[in-house]
Amino acid sequence: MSIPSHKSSPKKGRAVQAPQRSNGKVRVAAILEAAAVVIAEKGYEAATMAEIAARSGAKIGSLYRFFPNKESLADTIVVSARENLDTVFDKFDAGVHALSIRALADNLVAGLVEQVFAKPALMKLMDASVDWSVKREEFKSAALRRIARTLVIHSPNLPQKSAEDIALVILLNAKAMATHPDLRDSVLHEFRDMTRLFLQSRLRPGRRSIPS
Amino acid sequence: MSIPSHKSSPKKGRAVQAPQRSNGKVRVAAILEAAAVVIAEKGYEAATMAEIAARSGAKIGSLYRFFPNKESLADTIVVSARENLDTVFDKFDAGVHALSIRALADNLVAGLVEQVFAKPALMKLMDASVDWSVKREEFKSAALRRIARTLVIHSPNLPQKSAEDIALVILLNAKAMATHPDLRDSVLHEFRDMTRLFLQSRLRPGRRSIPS
Amino acid sequence: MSIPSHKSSPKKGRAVQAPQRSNGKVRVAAILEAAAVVIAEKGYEAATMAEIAARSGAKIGSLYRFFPNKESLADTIVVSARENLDTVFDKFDAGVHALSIRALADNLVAGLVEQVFAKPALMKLMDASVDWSVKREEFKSAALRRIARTLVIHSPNLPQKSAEDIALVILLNAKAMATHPDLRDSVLHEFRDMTRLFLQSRLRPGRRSIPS
Amino acid sequence: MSIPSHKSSPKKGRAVQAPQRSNGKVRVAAILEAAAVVIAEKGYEAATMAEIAARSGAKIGSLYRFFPNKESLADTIVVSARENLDTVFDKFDAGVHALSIRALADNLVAGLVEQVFAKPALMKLMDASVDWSVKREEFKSAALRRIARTLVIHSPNLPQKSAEDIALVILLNAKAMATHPDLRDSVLHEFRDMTRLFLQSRLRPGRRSIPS
DNA sequence: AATGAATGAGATTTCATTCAT
DNA sequence: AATGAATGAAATCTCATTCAT
Repeated sequence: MSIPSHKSSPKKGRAVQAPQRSNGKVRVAAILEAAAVVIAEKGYEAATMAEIAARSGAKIGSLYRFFPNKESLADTIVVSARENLDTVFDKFDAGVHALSIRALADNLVAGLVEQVFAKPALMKLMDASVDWSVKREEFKSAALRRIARTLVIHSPNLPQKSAEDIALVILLNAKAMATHPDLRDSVLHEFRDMTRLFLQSRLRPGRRSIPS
Repeated sequence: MSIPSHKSSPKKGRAVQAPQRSNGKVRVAAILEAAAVVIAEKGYEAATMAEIAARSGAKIGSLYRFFPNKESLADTIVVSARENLDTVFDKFDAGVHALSIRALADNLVAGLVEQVFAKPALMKLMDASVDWSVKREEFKSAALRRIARTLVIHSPNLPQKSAEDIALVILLNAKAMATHPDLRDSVLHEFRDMTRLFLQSRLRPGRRSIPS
Repeated sequence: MSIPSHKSSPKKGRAVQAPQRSNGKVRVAAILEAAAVVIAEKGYEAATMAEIAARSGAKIGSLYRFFPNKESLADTIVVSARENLDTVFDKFDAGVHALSIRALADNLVAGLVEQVFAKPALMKLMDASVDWSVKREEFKSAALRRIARTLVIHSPNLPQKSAEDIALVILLNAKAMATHPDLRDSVLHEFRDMTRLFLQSRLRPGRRSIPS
Repeated sequence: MSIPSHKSSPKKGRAVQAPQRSNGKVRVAAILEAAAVVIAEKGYEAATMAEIAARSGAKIGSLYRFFPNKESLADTIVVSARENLDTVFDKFDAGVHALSIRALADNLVAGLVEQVFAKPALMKLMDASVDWSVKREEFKSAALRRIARTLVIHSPNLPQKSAEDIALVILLNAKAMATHPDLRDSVLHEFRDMTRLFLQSRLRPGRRSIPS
């Protein structure tokens, strides 16, 4: 990745800007990074394009070169999370057969919390009430599908319907954990434990759902 | 479910005017109702005072007569939820001794979801990234305290620390359920079941926390 | 001045209001007092009818019973200052013959500053850029006329034109003093002294204006 | 006459954006011009941002690009007056030794009225009851200091305390003149003359303050 | 007659987005 | 291509004044 030396001839004695190479990849990454920070901090609505530009070191004009509007920024974050989701699960699913139920629960939750849902901005975006975004729904249902699929891979006898229900519960558990990054360790432990118990009761061969 | 009462907001020197004529009380109720609807639908940031006014049948000026700013609307919603919380738990705690662990779990979750967290607007507000509000924190910690207290009433041997951890898990479970009112019944069932399992493992006399 | 006993039957348990007798004179005086305070503090534009009502103990509705609009409040203040002006000067003029120039200067300034311009609100109103008020102009020109007349009474040879010019200077001096009630005593002394010197140079028999 | 430079206003986290293109400089100048006109005409409170924008040919959004709020407009006017004050006095002080008392009085007053206080908007702002502005106080005390210093330069034996008192009187005289730009010439003449007499009585070697 | 409530025009301010150099 | 400037719709909030009980 060669960085073009950028000779800016600063006319009119203006403060020399830190040389901003226009390397698209780098610039886009910086913007996305800044967007994630700002959105995590203030939420989607309250995040302003101006602040994102400022924090990324980009100028507002050039921000709009790369992202045609605010929504596209959010979408990009969500889409890349979605891609990441697939990567993580592809790898995870490969080794899932070998896992005990307990390890499955632990690793599933850990993977979701630490690898898929890790960005606070992503969580903020999932909760945001923005009606116009398809991408968010796509991410949610993809996550659901992947979790359910993983469960079925591990326990081939699990009915699809049950897998989906369990997946949703696990998803929401992981989301709760990821959304509150300030949880005490002991609470995280309880959460993981709860998920284990739950999965064990659901995947243990011959289980019957407890009648309400 | 009380009428605004933050007479002492040092914000801009304005105080919330409590309505004094029956007309005003009706108006305030309508406004709060509308605010809840709009906030539930769009979230705090995207909810506009104009829309809230319109939906409540009030003119914008009337809205500001009773609520000096947007924040005070949200605060009123949260504060009245907090009052409701106490009412619900006072009643609940009275009969808690008699309950089996299973019934405790079921009733606790049901009470939280259906009575305390029932308003979608409340859930939106809890997730909103509004830095300036103490009221939200108060509500959260009050809820936590009440749940923990209920657990201790039921199981007096439960260490305070554990009670707090478990309370948080239950809180987040209930919140997840309340936040997604469109969950399939079967998923709700799984959620309740998970909470039951969890509580049983935690409150069963002589339990030891499972080492990770 | 009989104060009608006011039997308010407080229904619905509302806080019993301090009995507000509707004695017009008293009420009007309270309102004007409050208006003066608020205007002095914030200026005419920034003074709100609501605050004036609150500070006078009147309700906004009843404020409008006595003063049809905000301007009328200001006008009343100015008009009563104008009446006061005449009273003060009528008395003053009666004894003006006997005064030395020096005493004339001192008493004129003192009378203006302490009796006519004494209310800070009045000064604020004179400086306010409210185009629609005739009353302010009337007050200004009346003050000018009375000062000039006093000068002529004292020094009958003084040409009318000169009297008017001098009157304006004295008026502005007094206004400066009255407008800044926090002036150090030594500065007030200088101001008085300056006015003395000026008047002496103008009224001393046989004076010639110093050519520029 | 400088472009806004309060980069450090902690108000709402926004900073005044200094214009960076010649276009922007022109725009800022036009806005300040318009603001001066409107404020001079209506006073600070009654001046609206919309009218200032309209009169400067800018759209409201552009106005807020350069001035984050109404106050910053006023502040910029006052700050540039303050800078101007220093310029004027630096020049004036250089030649002050050579002046007779009479010339000192005349030039001092003329300089203040015609060069420092020349903008009517500035005078309106000094009288405005805006509690939040430090800039106004800074301007006032700077003016006082400069006048006093000039007096001491001219008459080194003058005690500092006296210089300050006299400076304040001169300041208020000049302010009165500048505030009423419609004064008849003959009145202005009287004012100048009064100041001359005053200064002569104060600076004449061996003067003693006239006992009251 | 007293007063809480209603009104709505208008003021300030924000911000996503586009334009022009 | 980079970026400062322009735009304007829309949001929050204010307040003099009128209404209705």
